[in-house]
Amino acid sequence: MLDPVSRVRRFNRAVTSAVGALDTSFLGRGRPLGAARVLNAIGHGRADVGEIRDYLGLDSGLMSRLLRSLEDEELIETTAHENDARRRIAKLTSAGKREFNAYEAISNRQAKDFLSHHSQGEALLAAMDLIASALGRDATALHEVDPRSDEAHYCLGEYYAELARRFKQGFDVKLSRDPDAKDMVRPRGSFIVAMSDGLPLGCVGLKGGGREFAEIKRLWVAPAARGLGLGRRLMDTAEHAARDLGIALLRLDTNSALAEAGQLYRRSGWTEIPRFNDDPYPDLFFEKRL
Amino acid sequence: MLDPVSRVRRFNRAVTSAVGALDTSFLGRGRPLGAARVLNAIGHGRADVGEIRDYLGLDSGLMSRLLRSLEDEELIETTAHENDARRRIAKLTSAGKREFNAYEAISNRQAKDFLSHHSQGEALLAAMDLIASALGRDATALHEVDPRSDEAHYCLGEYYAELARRFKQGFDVKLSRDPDAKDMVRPRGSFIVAMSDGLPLGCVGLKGGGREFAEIKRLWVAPAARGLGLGRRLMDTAEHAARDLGIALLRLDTNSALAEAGQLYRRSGWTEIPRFNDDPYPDLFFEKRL
DNA sequence: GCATATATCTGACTTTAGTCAGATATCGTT
DNA sequence: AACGATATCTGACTAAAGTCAGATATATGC
Repeated sequence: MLDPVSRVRRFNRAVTSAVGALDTSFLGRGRPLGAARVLNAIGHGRADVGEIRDYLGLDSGLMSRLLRSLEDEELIETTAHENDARRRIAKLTSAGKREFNAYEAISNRQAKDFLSHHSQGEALLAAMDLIASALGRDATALHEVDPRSDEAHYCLGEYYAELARRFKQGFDVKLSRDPDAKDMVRPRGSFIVAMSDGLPLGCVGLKGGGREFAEIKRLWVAPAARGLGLGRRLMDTAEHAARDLGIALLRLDTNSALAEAGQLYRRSGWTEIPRFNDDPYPDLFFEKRL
Repeated sequence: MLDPVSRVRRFNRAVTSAVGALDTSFLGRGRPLGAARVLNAIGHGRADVGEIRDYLGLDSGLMSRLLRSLEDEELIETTAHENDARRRIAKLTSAGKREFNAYEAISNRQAKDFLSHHSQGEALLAAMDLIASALGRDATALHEVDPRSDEAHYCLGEYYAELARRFKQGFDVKLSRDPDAKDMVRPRGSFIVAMSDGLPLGCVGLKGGGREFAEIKRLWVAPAARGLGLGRRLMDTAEHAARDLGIALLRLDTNSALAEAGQLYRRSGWTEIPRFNDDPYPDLFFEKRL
């Protein structure tokens, strides 16, 4: 009945009117939208005036006036940057914090109302995650982090949970050859997470060590971000890190139950090889020469 | 990592900036946003000035001026309503149609760009459908239509396809007791479809005939609209139609593979009864006294 | 036929957003 | 100390959106 273009446009229409309502809700406190946006940007931790200007896409004259009006309301204070007196740093006063909290309460209230109107929620939330990830794809940044960091931990937890769901025999981390975190930290290896607007969307580990090859481990992409090419980006970044570390040969093991992963490897230059370890879970082995 | 409220707010943030971009694209033809919105409303078939004003939420003075400016550009013409000379009817001129088509081309272009940036698409499109349906839930209208109409046909096609997927033994319409369309048209019965912004989201048939009971048939809800209470609304409307037609007893057959449907029936006052027909597909039978 | 309601239009106004040129202060470099 | 580059601010302006009080014409109910 509807072609993809019409479906995208239908979504746009639905969302445009919903967003219009969100905008007007920011007008509920007797302050124009522009000033409210600046106040909220500061409340969310942006302090550098130039950064806020870029983020909100404002002209410097307009920005200056909005700051002045918030200062007149005694909601913010500005001071010079400590190392560069040309730059200004904005901070909420205690009245500003109260006002910011009131805006936060409005936003939370709206989100709750939305959820209570659509109580069957998990499918809807998953769809919202997927779309937020897709729209913010350009904003999904890959970072090298310590595999023992919070973000990494979260990703690994989700990864193990998914393996447990997808393997007929379940999955127990202890039985698998859990790579020592030190092998996934420079200079031996690397661990990369993809973050979008505070939400970890995927990870991959590069496990070095004393051998003639390094291994790719723990490639995971959040369900909310599948189909957006994130797996490919993670793998590319891991390979890049491997080259950077002077690694010439990469290997990985996987399971045929993880069909998407197998496809990705085959499509990006990996070749199947015989088993090279005695881990009980994998049944498929690949390598790639850099 | 994220609670539901934060997930909704993340979605709102992502979508707000995307919608901002859509808005500015409507400025690409040297016309203010307000005038462009009115022109597009008229192009999409809204003719009554008051209706457009309500739809766009405009003040009558502003609306009047926007119409005037479009008239000055010779993009629209207004005439009095034929039965009520106070009301005005707006129509595109041929120049107006060209201009409207140019806006349509921009919208289509944007939708295509979006799709090509997210090529793995079907999961994303399904998520967009779900969200558009959820946001437009209040706008989902149930209509009584002829079961041979296009909308009904589309719904039935999707319904059969889904049965074929979900039944182990497949599904062949010809083997099932396909109710004669005439039994689902007044005064014998009824056929109801749910439409949201042009997309059929569900259907249900009420099949009358010469017997002591009428049957509920072909209850279907589009995947994009599940969990929004549409099944319940369809059933309520069908029951209402049945009462209207003086029907005192309803029966239906279903299959235990369709778990959601069974739940819905049980929760809305239906009681399980023994088999009352020899259709090969159903294995569960219900009735409800009105 | 008259009073009242309804739909639209006009004029006068305000607020908000945005633009742009140039002023001011500070920084980094030589 | 002098230079250009950078960050912010100020003043003067425009465009767009929105508000509100009537004016005008038509419809409806009694």
